[in-house]
Amino acid sequence: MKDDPKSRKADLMEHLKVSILTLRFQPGTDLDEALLSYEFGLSRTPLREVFRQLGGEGYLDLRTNRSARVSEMSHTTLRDFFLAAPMIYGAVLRLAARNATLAQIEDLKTAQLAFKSALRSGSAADRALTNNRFHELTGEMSGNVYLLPSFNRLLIDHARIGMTFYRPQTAKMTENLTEASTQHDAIIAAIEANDEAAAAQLAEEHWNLSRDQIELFVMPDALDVPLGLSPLSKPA
Amino acid sequence: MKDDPKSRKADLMEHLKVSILTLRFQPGTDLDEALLSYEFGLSRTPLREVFRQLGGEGYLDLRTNRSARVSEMSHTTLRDFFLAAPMIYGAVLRLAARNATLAQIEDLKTAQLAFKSALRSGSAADRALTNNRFHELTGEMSGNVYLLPSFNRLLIDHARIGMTFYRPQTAKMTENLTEASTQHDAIIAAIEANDEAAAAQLAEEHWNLSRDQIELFVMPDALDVPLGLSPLSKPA
DNA sequence: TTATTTTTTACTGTATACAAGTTGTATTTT
DNA sequence: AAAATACAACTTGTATACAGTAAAAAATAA
Repeated sequence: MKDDPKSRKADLMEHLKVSILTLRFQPGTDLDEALLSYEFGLSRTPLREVFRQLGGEGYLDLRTNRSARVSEMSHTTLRDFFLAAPMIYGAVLRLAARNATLAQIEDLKTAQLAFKSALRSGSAADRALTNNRFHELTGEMSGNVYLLPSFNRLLIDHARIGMTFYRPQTAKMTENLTEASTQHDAIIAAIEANDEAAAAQLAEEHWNLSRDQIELFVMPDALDVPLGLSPLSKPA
Repeated sequence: MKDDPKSRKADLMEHLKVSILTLRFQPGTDLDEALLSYEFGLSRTPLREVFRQLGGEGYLDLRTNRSARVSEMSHTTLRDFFLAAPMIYGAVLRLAARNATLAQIEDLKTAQLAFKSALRSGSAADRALTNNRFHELTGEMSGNVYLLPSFNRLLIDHARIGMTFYRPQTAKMTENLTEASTQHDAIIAAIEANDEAAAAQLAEEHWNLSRDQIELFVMPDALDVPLGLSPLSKPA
């Protein structure tokens, strides 16, 4: 078990990511450089480099001469989220079905087992993180460097939004989680069969389910149209 | 004319971006921390922070214990590019038509004037940069934080690919540049009229033109299939 | 000579010290 | 008492020095 600065830096990055994804660090929270550098046995120099990187990935908002802040989630971002997510994820899953390697498919199956386990006996954070891992893997499968930046940005807020409904409080919500797991299985099958159309279709259904789940929670008014699908599938 | 470290840092960032976009720094080039910090009067600490940020934005590839390197453009990335670009840019222009403010439209018109001027009398770099600016503004207009990461990543390579054909060498290529400018005008009109469908349509045409222009150039073994259109739009 | 090991050199990564800027508090002025 | 100013405490940003690591050069063995 080595404990060199490099691994402490990786620890810090992982800790921050998980804390943000699970809402342990709420959106808008200020981060204390001095405290974190003390806790992780790092000087401020590498710490600030980590901040920069997490800023670029969308976890943090950086402002000059002000402390780094966990990126916000306003009502507009939620709207933007469901505008972009079906489109990006549809394309990602399409490409995943096209390009996935056998090894990647095995990893995805493992991740899905972890997700199911978290649904049975895990905490809300476990569910959000294992679900996040599942989707991250589909991103890797797509292997398109131009889609991944947006996709990974989406996953951050997907996990954070998810944290609100991975604590099911009604029968309907529990049912939705089971349905999500079933969809994951179908996604794996579609990828394994190289069935791009099925994968894209499942992507749409999966995000519609997410939207329904959230509407049971935070969304007062429903979204008009599933924007973003048409530009892809329907050549004008 | 202030010359504090903060502005030198901004200068450095701008210089690196422009150098990379215009191929002054070729893809794969190693960056010399010592030299750059000397040239910009900065110590390595802020310099490395800039590197991290540019890494996150897709300008640089960062590898531990190795020098930062201008991000590569392989044949696969070109393929991925034309797979993702029409979709992302279609969505961006759609949203731009929906959300653009009057002030933003004015900025876009100004940018288009600069682009036209560069077409008449500018260098290839001027053309790539003014075109890049035009597209950046459409990204701002869309105002969707989840689309912008991929969109801006696309614009980096769009500028770099463009550098190869903003130096027209045949009548056909000059004609294509004029056509691109005409499309820009049409894009402005569509945005101004809040015509989402027209904007999305123009996005597709604009990227098809880019693809044609590139095929006149860097693709020796002309692409088998007009990749990026059919695979995504034709459900398997 | 060629292959392998050792030593040197150069560069990347980190820590600490210092400078600049921001925020909150106390004092002064009206 | 309220507002404005000045001061103090704290935080962020930068520079320099040092430690760790990889590549290159030199030296040794086959």
